[in-house]
Amino acid sequence: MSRWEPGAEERLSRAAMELYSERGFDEVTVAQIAERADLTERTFFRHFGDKAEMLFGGGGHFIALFVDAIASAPPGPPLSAISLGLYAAAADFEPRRPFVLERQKIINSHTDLMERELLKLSALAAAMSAALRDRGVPEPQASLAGWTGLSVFHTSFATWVSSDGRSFESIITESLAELKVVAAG
Amino acid sequence: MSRWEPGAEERLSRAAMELYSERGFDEVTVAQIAERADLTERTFFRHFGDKAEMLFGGGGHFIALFVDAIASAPPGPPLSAISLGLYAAAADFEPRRPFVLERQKIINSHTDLMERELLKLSALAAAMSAALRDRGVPEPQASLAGWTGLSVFHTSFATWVSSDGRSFESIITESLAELKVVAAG
DNA sequence: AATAGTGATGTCAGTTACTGACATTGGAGA
DNA sequence: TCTCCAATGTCAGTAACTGACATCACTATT
Repeated sequence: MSRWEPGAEERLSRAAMELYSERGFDEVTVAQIAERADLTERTFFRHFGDKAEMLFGGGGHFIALFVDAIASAPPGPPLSAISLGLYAAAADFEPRRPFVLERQKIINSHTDLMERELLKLSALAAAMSAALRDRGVPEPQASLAGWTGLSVFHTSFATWVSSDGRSFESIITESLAELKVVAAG
Repeated sequence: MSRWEPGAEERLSRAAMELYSERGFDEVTVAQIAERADLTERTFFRHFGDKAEMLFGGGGHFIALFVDAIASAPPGPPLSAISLGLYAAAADFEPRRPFVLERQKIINSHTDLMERELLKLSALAAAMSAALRDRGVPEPQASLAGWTGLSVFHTSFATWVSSDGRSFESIITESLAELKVVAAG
């Protein structure tokens, strides 16, 4: 038996999600989160860089979904590789819908959190662009394609979140088709 | 003669830009900014919501450039209307290049500022989408087109900033052409 | 001309996110 | 048995931001 209950980070994460949901992000103090997790404020900041970070923990995994899909895509136009990334992400999100929705509700209710999310998304765009450059796509096509992929993801995600159970995959397919219509104009 | 020197906001803005450039954003306290402007910290927060806001002041004007251009564009595909917005913004930025570069150097050196900038940019995308919907463009085309316009702006802006005096307008033209290549694939 | 606002500022006290320095202690290994 | 370590605690401090109230040149009203 160790000195402290194990799973401190997990407990903090859970406590924070609960409190953010119950009272709203800025009505919750870090001290309250720590208390519910039976820890101190100082320990909170040892596990998370700031009050918002826990909501964005899986960022590395998320980006890897896209990058891996792009890297292992068969030769072809940039947008085809990116499409594979989009479908991979959709498959990853679909079974976690309830959690994703809860999390998004919290984020959308607070500007600071939306800012942070956009930073993560721009990191995604940059990562996609880099993955395309690795495949020999020249600039500025790589950047443009990365950001275009992000546009599709962002719009599709918004639709998926507010839709009543439509499959993420089908929304992606639709968005990609609409993109071609838009860009051709 | 009034009780206080006029132009408090202007003085605060100038003092902040100077100090951010000299020492870096997080080495500067609001107290120091206020002192250089011959005001108090409290007054700073009456003019600006937070330490970063002054760097994003002209946001309304910036968005209006796009929205007005889109609203007054001749009938045609969404991307044509957005292109007009892009050229309008380019014309607005070009003569202010030195200031824009200085500002961008500050922003790029600090994560919090980049987050804020992305929020403003996403507001731009949303505004463009709304302007398109007002012209009868249906969803999800409007959102997609708005975000695609943002992609072009963002990539072009990055190129313009790091280029050695290339005209913003010509960069936009190139990006739009590349976009068609990318999206057609 | 006296009076009564008003608006931009100052003053002050408080909350909270976040940080650095140092103390504590159960358990793992020498 | 001894020593070290990793995860936590304790404490003191900085700085962003907020609310409540005071000040006083200027302006409008009577």
